[in-house]
Amino acid sequence: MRIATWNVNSVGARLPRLLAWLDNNRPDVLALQELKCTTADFPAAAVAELGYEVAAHGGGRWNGVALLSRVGLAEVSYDLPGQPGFPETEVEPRAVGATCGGLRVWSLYVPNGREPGHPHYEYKLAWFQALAAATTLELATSPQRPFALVGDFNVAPTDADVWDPAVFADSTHVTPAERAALARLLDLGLTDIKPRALKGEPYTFWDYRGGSFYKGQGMRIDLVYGNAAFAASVTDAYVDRDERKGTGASDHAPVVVDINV
DNA sequence: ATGGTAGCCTGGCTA
Repeated sequence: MRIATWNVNSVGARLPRLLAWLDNNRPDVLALQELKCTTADFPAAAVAELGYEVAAHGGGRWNGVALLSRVGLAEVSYDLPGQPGFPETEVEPRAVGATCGGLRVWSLYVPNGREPGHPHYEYKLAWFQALAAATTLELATSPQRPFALVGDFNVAPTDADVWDPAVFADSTHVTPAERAALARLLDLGLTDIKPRALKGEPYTFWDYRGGSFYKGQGMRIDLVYGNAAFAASVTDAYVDRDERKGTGASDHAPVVVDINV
């Protein structure tokens, strides 16, 4: 089975690239983030022509996540149990889970955090707490079933995952509290499935501004966290760095993982 | 080059 995750930064703007990428790479399951469209406006018919069922969860202008599958799509869950909102009462579409064939998977778009100390940063940390609680429940339900959290975590796990740690000092994505939130997920039994470094870079995201991509100024923030059954079945993992090239690219590249499931 | 780019929906927010 091939599973991939991709922050497309607007599924509408990315539709030609998305359809071509699906056709060329044929993932069994694709998790999308930053749809930037409503659930009703998701191009379900276009991906259905390629054989994919869809669980889309959109809100319109920002956020939005989806799971595409051609190996079944069951037990769909929208939002994490107890997912915090921003503001408090507004739960944003940032999580969708489903069972696809023998795999249980969640597509996640973790809040950015903006700046340490900002209310959005506290929201991000609270969001991770809900994610840990949800993961605990999922792992207890079916401990032996392959399980993975995939998506845009908006945290670089280590200093090796940012192009220049000095540039990010005192910024979000690298703070001890954010990395502790990732460590908590590892403590629950998940493994960071690290993609092969292509061109010497482990990155999955390059800012649009300032020619970051061509300068090698990226970050690895799109992650695949799998349980033991998932991690043991991995045969390959890589970043499709070429998808970041050219006009009309997302600022994130797809992360692809092949598993024996 | 006195912030840079892209995407949403129209001057500003978000990343």
